[in-house]
Amino acid sequence: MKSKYTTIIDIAKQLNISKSTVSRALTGHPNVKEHTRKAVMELASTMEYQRNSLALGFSKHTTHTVGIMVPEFMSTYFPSVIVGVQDVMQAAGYNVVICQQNESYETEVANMKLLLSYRVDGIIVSHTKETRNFDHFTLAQRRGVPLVFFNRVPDELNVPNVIVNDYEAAFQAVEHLISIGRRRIAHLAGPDALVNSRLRRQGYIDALKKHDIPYNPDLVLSYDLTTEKVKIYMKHFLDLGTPPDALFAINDPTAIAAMEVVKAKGLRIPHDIAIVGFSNDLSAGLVYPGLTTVAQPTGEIGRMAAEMLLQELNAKVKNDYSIKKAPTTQLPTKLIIRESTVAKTN
Amino acid sequence: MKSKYTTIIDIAKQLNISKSTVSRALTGHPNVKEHTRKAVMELASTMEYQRNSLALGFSKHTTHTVGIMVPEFMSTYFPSVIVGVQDVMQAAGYNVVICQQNESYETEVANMKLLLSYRVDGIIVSHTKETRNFDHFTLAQRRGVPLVFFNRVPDELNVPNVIVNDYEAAFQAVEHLISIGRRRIAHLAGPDALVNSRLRRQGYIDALKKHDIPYNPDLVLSYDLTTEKVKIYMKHFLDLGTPPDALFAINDPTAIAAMEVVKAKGLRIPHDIAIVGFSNDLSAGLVYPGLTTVAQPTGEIGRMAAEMLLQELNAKVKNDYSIKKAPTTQLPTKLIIRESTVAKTN
DNA sequence: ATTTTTCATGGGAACGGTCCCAATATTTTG
DNA sequence: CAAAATATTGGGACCGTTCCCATGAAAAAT
Repeated sequence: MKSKYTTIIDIAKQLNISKSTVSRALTGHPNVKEHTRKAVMELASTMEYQRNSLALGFSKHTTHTVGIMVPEFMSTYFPSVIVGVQDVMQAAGYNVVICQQNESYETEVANMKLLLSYRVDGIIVSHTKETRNFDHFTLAQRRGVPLVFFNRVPDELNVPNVIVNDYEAAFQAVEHLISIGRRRIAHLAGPDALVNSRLRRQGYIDALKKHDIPYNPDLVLSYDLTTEKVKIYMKHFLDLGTPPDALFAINDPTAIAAMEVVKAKGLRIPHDIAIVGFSNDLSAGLVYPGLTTVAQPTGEIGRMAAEMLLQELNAKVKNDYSIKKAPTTQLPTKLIIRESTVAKTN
Repeated sequence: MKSKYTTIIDIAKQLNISKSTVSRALTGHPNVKEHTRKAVMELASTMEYQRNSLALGFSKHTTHTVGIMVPEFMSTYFPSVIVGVQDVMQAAGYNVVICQQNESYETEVANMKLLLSYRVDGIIVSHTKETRNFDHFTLAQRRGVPLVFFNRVPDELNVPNVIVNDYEAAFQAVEHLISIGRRRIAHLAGPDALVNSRLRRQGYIDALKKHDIPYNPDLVLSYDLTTEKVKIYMKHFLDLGTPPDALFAINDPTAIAAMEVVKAKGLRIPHDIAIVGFSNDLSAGLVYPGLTTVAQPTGEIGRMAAEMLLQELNAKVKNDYSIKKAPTTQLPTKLIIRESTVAKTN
C-alpha cells in the first residue's frame, strides 16, 4: 500500500532532478543552486512534505529524541519536572517522549523496551516504587543509551543523577517540629526499597537523636504509598495509648490523606497533631490547614537532568560508568512553613 | 558507526541461516521448524535482541503507536484522562506517546509535526486555549491519520470526539446556586475560542433565565485561564457596589484561585459568596472549604476516546468525515456538592 | 520408486532518507 | 582558448525488517 505521505522521491520526480539534490536542498546543504533550492522548497511546501523521522533515525542511528519515564503523574511533582525537561531539551533540538508507569514495574520494563525499540538517544528516569530489579536500566546502558536519574535513584547503579538532600531536608523538617515543642513525632515512611525513603527516615531518626528524644519504633511505619494504607496506619497512630503530637509524612499526598483521618476523628491540626509533608505539591498550599512541607525545585530538577543528559549525549567519548564515578547534582530544598505546624492565631 | 544493537542479521550469521528464517522465527510465523525456532529464540535472548521499531514502522507504514496531545497537565484532569487512554491502548497492543503543549499553539503545531514525522497511527487531542487555526489537524487527516478529540473540541472540524454535556452541567451547577437562594451569580468564563467555555456560559445564562433572574453582563468575565487574571477579575467582582453572592467558575483552578481572593478579603465561603467549579480536580476536595464542582468521568473519557480511535484504526474502509457525520460520545457529569455552596453546620 | 504435496528455508526487493563518490557543468585562471 | 579549479548534480550503497517468490527438503500419495 502506498503511503499518503510525500517523499523526497515524489518531489525529485516532479522537478526532474535526483533525490540527492532534493535531500541537499531540504537539509540546507551549501552546494545547491539557489534556483534549485527555491523550487524544491516551494514544491515541498505545496505538497506538504513531512520528513520521515523513522527512515531518518533508522539510517542515521540517532533519533534526536529522548524519553522521560516517571512512576506516576497524579501529583504535581513529576509533571513539573517534565516541563523543565521539555524546556531544555526542545531548546537543544530534541524531542521528548513521556512515559508513565502507573507505579508498575512491568509497565516500567515495557516502556523501557518501547523507548529502546524506538531508539531514543537517551532517557531520564525516576523508577517505580516496585522496582527491585534493574536489568532494564543496565540493558539501556549496554546499548549505549545514556540514562540520567532523578528523585528515585537506585543506589545499586552508578548513574548520573539529580537529587535533593533528602536526609538533610527531613532532618530540618523534624527539627522544625521539635522547635514548636513536639516530642512524640510519628513518621509515615515510604517503602524501604526507595533510597530517598530510607534517607528521609534516617534524617528523622537523627534529628530526634540530636535533641535527645528517644527513637520509638512504634511511631514509625513504612508503607506502600497507597491512600488506603495511610488511613489504616494513621488510625493506628491515633489509637495508641499516647497518640503522637506530630507527624512527619514521606510526601504530601501521604500528609494530606493523614490530615483527613485526623480531621475525621475531630482532632485539631496543629493543636493536637502537627503535620509536615514533603515536596510542596500544589495541593499542599490548598488544603486546610495549609501543609508545612519541604519544597523541591521541580522545574530546576527537570532542567538539570536534561542538561546532564545533553552532556552525556554530546560527550565525544562515551562516559563509561563501570570505571568512573557518575556525576550527581544536588539541588537545595526549602522548608515551607504553613498552618499545619504553626497555628495562624496563637 | 556500527550500532550496539543486535540485529536479525547478527543472529542469522551466528546460526548460519538466513535472516528471513530468523524473522519468521521471531514473529511467530508457522512455517519454521521447532528446532530452528528454539535456537533463534535462545540466541535472541542471550544476545538481548531488541527489535528495531524504526525499521519496522518504516517498512510497514504502521507503527502501532498512537499519540495523545494535551494542553497542560498541572491539574489532575488531563493526567487521569491519559491513564484511561493508556489502559485501553496498551491492552490493544498499541504504544502511547504523550505530548504536552504548555497551552502554547506553537508547541501544539510542533508536537503534531513530531508525531506525524514519527508516523503514529492515530492521535487523541485536546487543543490549547490559543488554538484558532486548525490546519495542523486537517493535515493529519489528509495523511490518513485518524484524530479523536476530547474536552476541547473545535466546532470548525467534523471529527470524532468524546465530550460531556457542558451546557447541561453548567445549567445544573447554576441551578444549584439558585436553589440555595443565590441571585447575584457571577461567572468567570474561559476564552470564547473554546467551545466548552461558550457552552458553559450559555448554560449559566439559560439557568438564570429559567428562574427569572435577569442576565447581568457585568457579572460575567471571559479570561485567559491564568491565575493572575483570576485575582484581578475576582477583586473586581468583589469591589462592585453590590458584590455577587455566588460564583460559577469555568474550572476548578479558577474556582480555587477565586477562593483565595475571597478569603484574603475576609469574606466567608459560602456565607458571603458561594462558589462552584468544574471538573472535580483532586484539589477540589482538599481546599477549605471543599469546592462544589461538576465531576467529569475522566478515566472513562480517556478510555472512550481510545476505543473510538481503535474503531477508526480498525475500520476496513477509512471513514471519510468530509462526507459523513463524525461520531460523538457524550458522557455523564455529576454535581458534587461540598461546603463551598452548602455550609456544613447550617 | 516416482510424483505430488507440504514444509522449511534462502534470496532479494522494498521502505525513505543521507552521504560518499563520480560525473558533469560552470567559472576562473594562465 | 585550453586547462584547472570549483560548483552542482546524479548514482547508488546503506540502515533493519518484512514479505513475496523461488528453491530445496521432507513427507505423503500414487
